Amino acid sequence: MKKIFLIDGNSLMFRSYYATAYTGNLMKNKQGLYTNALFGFCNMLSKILEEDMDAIFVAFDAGKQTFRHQSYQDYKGGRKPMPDEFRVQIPYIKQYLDILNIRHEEMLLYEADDLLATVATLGKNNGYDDIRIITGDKDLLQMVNGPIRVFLTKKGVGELEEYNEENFKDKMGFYPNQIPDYKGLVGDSSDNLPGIKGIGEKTACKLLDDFKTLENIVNNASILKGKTQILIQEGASIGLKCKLLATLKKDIDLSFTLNDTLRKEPSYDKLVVFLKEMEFYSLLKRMDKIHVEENKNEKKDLEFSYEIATLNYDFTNFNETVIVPELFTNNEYNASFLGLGVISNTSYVFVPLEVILKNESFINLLKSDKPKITYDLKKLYVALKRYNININNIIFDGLLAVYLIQPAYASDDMKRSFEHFLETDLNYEENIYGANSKIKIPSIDIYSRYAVAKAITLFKIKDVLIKKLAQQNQTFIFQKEMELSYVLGDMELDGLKVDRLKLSSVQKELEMKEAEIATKIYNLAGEEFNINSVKKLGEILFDKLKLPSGKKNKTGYSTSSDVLEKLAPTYEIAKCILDYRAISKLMSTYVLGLYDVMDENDFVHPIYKQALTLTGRLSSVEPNIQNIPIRTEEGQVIREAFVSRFNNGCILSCDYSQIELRVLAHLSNDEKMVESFLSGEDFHKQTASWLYDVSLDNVTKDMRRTAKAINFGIVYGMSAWGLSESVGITPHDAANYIDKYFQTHIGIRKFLDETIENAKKNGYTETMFHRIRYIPELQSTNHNLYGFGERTAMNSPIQGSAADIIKLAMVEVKKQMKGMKSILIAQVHDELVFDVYPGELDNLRSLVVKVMEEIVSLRVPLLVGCSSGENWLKS
DNA sequence: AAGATCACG
DNA sequence: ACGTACGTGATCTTG
Repeated sequence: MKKIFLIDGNSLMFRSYYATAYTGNLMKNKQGLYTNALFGFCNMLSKILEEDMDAIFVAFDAGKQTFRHQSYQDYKGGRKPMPDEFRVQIPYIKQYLDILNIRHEEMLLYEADDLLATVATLGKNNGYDDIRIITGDKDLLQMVNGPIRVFLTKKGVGELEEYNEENFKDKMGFYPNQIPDYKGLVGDSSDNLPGIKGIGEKTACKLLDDFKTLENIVNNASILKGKTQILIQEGASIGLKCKLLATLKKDIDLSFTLNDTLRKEPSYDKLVVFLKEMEFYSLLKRMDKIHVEENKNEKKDLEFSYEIATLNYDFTNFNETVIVPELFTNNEYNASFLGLGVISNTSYVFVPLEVILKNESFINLLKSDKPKITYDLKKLYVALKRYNININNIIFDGLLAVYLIQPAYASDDMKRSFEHFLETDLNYEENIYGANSKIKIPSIDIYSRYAVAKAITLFKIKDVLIKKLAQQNQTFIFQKEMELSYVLGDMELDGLKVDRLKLSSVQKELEMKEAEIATKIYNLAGEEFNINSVKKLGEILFDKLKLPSGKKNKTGYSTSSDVLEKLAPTYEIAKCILDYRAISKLMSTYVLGLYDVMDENDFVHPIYKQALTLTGRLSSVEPNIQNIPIRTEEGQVIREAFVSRFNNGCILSCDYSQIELRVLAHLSNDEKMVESFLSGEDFHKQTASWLYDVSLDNVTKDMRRTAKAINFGIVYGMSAWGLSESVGITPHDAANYIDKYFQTHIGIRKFLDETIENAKKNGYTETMFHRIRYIPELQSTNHNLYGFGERTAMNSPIQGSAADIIKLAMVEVKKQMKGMKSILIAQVHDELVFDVYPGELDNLRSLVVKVMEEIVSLRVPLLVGCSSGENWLKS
């Protein structure tokens, strides 16, 4: 087998430029160079290069004038000029190819297509039996033939669609060599080829099927029926000319030979420099990984020596100490605790678990006030606490530092977090423990070295991060996040008590209902099938039963709830499927799923991710305690299974009322909004009265509903389309409501506009407490992506400030609960949940309300609502 | 491994 | 060249 890749440089770059949606990477690099097209191209090429091949070649367009212009001046006329942001990136692509030692060429008067067609032909005639053309340009499809296959980019450059001799006719409706004929008939607007007026896709395929070539069609025009005959006769000469223009030139005289395209080794050193300069860290990472794979045996580890601490190891001389927890798997509550990487000024050691437990001088070091530095404070705290060991005076957490400096950079994997700030020869975690199904604990000499290496790296970077935090005014929030880690750690350790009996009675109930509805669905469908299979379900509903199909998605018909809800009033089966989905969701996620994570005492121990969301919220896993059903009656039974651990105890829930809107009122200082919240009137009702120009008394339920949706929309960075979908009105009407809203709320409009403006200028948004989120999408020239950037810029300060506030409240609540036996058991974004010890309810409630309402002082009051009961539902 | 769907704020 | 409100996680099916 001889294999060559032929790559359409211009086309691929152009695609990547416009398809940055695929990567989201639109940032300029530090030198201010736009790198999005470059990134897409490099990314794709590096993927291609992971394959084996004998040769590879990249072609570019040479300039504006081609031989086609000489016969047809308007060739490609009407095209918008290349954006400058795109043009500047071209030389760098060529530099990249040079570094990779990949032959690339351009030729005056020819397009990249012609060069590729020529090289492909050359390859075919010289023994290549696997010739792959990669392009976004359908013109090249005419080359498909035997060993020559064409791969068209899909979804930007993220995916490739193969066209070969076997599948071509099915995909296109005619044969590859008929592409020029097809274009002669139909034309090609992107090349400004008119084709034959009046001939469309359908007619063209039919004609090509009957007559093979355009010439043949023209010659036999007289036997064609009706209008087609006239159209062909009138357009013949233009059509033939278009065909000629659409035909690629396959025999250009080249200034190089096939031998010049043979694959060579890249210049690795230069490649590293280039990728760093462009800030393509993910590519660097991938290269690194491959490099590691290739050089597994010779790869030298970090150069340092350390020892594995014994039971008698003496830690009394350790002062400021870096301590990095080493756990196998990520759930700190039940992961295997392997040990700690521990370094001080003078010593590098790994402390295995059994030594941690028994070495008194180490336990004393942990307990002492000597300052400690770590990465993932919560993990360290929980891991130790599980063995009843306390740690004191942790002064720095590298994970939280990175999270605050650049939330998108933070990762459980230290290398992933730090590689944005300094060069490290640290390993990625999967290189130590393996990835996916292959994860396992390696030998102690491997993980101990890794743990110590992390401690060394952390120590090196600490001051850089501290300085950066100070620069960004984040010292306060950093301190609070560290304090919060202990609060969250305790929540994880304490867990939530689940009523197993309740859960199993729910299970039985659901099992019955599920079977019942499934039978009904099978009857209505006339056959048994897997209701969970969207594919099968789509076929049954829309092909077999012929229900009116609306939305589609990538894979076929959409069967999502909004589609089914529209069908439900008319078609019983749609309603049944909605019911079935609701039940199977409850069953699999909330009943069976909960069993899976319950411990032997019927407690669940969710892990709170403190360094994950881009806005500053928490998230929770195993289980996700933040999405337990509440909105529907059927779902609410799950909440009844969350009960107090205390005899005669109860569950107390305290939640902020409309905290995000209040935060917006504060931040924007919008007169009407502030006034409304000060008045204490129902805010959605108030909004409705403004929106519809009616008095408060005359606001109907429907008006309030719409107003509420708009208020939500404001927080999300509303679009007319989005609002129309959520309220069920036309986008036009939605736009009118929005206009009206902003006429009344000038302050909000102004605030949102300024927020976007600042985000564009600074590159990030900021919350009340200086939590930062970078929004690279605002630098994008891609319309969609830019729009997304605008919306996140509007939303992040609101959602993020609300997150700041409840986090501060949690820290303070916990402090004031000292001495009580009640326990904070969950946080659900604007709600705190407590397991209340008998007799403490009143005290706790008033304490919590006071702290939550007063933790910050805004222009408008913060209101907290409370309820309590025997389980989470009744609370 | 990715996409679709649906649970929450 | 392209899809449509912000932020999440779990489960299931399919390529």
